[in-house]
Amino acid sequence: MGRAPCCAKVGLHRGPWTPKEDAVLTKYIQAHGEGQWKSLPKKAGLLRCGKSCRLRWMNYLRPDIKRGNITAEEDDLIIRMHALIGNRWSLIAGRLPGRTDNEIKNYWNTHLSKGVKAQQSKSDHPQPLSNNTDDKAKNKIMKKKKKPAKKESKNKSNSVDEEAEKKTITYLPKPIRVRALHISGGNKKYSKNSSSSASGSSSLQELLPQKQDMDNYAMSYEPWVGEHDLLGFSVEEDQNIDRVNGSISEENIINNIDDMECESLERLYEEYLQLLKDDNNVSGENQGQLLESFDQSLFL
DNA sequence: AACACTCTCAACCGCAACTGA
DNA sequence: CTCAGTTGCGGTTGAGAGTGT
Repeated sequence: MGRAPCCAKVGLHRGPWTPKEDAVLTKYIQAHGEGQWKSLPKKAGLLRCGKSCRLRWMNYLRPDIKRGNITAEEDDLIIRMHALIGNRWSLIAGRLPGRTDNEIKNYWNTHLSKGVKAQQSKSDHPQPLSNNTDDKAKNKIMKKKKKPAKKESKNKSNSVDEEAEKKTITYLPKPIRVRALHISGGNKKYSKNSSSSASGSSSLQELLPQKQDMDNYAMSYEPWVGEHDLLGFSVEEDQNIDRVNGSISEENIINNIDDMECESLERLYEEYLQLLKDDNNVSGENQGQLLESFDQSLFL
């Protein structure tokens, strides 16, 4: 694909994996365990680079990978978590057992980002009621949504109507209130301790902005008058803001994080999960109210 | 039927963090 | 402390498939 190889790959296979390669890799990892990716291909007899092997295992072959559609609950959780922590796909994936960061990233880019952006622009710049060009484009998008999934594992169990309904019961974050944590720079690496596996056993505390994040956050902070940032700070009330410079004190931000009631957030999250579990018994308006209350609770 | 366009997602990339000598 | 090798992450790409005309 477009770029030059990152390392010498002369003689190595590239592109889609064959069932045979999958079988070899799976067999090897089952026998020897994960890790040693660099030397794995040689030992396993694969003509692939270690990176490729790792990626294939992590995103596709792992036995705990969850196949199937992203559910409405997962969809909603992704949106909310993205609003909270930004493009930290591995962390988001950690909250969704069996889902991979790559899958969530793809899902966000293809399904959610447009919707959220549209929601934002709609609230920022209300559009005229009718616009032929826009309507045409929207119709096209809606029609595309009808497209059945490629893979059998991705088979839509729901009809078009159900798909539409799913969209209506997906409660988008309130972009005006939720300030996404902006991580400057393209590639960021976080503490290994904070990166969670897809087992879903990680703590919500891992989701909390870390010092490094807050460093970046403090650097990129913009006054947000009359609203609350992601930590629930009311900008007007927030004593961390240097009124003279109009900037936020990095030190104070960090202290604020240290002082956060992590346990109470964890409790809130558990309650949220419980709400989602009860979804079958709650529908439409009531569900919206419940989720709304969770949303509100994040900004107490 | 044929072509053009759009969407999806597996795979790739570069980079930064981690690790151990 | 330094440095080289390894690992993991997020951004990007493009082949393949679906849809519209």
